[in-house]
Amino acid sequence: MERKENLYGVFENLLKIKNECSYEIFSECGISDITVKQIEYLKTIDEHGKLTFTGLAQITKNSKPTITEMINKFVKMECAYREKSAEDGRIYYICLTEKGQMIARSEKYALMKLIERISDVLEATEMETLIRILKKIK
Amino acid sequence: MERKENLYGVFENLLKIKNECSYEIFSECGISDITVKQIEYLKTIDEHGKLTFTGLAQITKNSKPTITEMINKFVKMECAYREKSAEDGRIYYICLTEKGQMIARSEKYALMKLIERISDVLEATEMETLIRILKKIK
DNA sequence: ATATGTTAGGTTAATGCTAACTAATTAAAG
DNA sequence: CTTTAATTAGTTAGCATTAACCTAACATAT
Repeated sequence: MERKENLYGVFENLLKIKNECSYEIFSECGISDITVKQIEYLKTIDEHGKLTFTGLAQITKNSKPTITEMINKFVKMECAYREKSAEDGRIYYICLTEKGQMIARSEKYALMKLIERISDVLEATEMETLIRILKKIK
Repeated sequence: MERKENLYGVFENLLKIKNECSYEIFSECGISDITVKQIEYLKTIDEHGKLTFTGLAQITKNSKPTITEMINKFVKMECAYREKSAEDGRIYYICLTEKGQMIARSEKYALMKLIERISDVLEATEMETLIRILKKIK
């Protein structure tokens, strides 16, 4: 019982650190009032790479004007930009800026920062023990 | 280098499990389209215990009508209810239903579920090793 | 008289839509 | 092989809905 409480405590601490790392990433990007929806869009764009407006509309099941509006917002926020297709003059690809990528990947980067911090503190053998134990959880 | 990647993998897995637990909690409550703001309000109410409308307005720095409106929503969602003060007939306390508490504490409960799952799988000695190692992270 | 909560009647911003448009490309017909 | 017609990509204009706020005015209780 007490073991569980202790474990709860240490995990709570780890999650707190991870959240701080997340917060840092958003601060660095100078973005404070982004919405959950917008982060979702950025993730979708990031995952699919070069997407067209029509493509993003289909994936997110929205109309094309909705996508235009969203991308215009992202351009203003310096999170995305348009890249004209060389083959077809009607097509524009949606590309993420570094800032846009940071936000899209903020979860990943926060976890990476946490891992960095863990590996700074632990010995090699401890790292291995940790991995061995935690691999058991499915 | 490889150790870090492995550790990233196992933590990613743990977080995924925790997210599933979170999702389960919201599903059990039958609530799908709650907003981030609303969860924040529920957390504030939960943390402060019996709060009045004026009290919640002060804490959240909103006007009283805003609070009335929000609580009305919560009542419809079966997350909160009013409790009339016995001493002062003007005062109503804001109380959370079980559902409201579940949502306010969803993070905690999800973490608890995760710990439960961990302790199901690990031996006592492994639990202790895990705690000892993770306590080093500050 | 004053404090508590409610009602009425707003605002702003996010997120979505349809219809109509321009520009570019492709297909068809002469 | 042009020239025209149809199609496709993205944009603009204009509108609807909802969340989350507000002030002013109110009823009720102290």
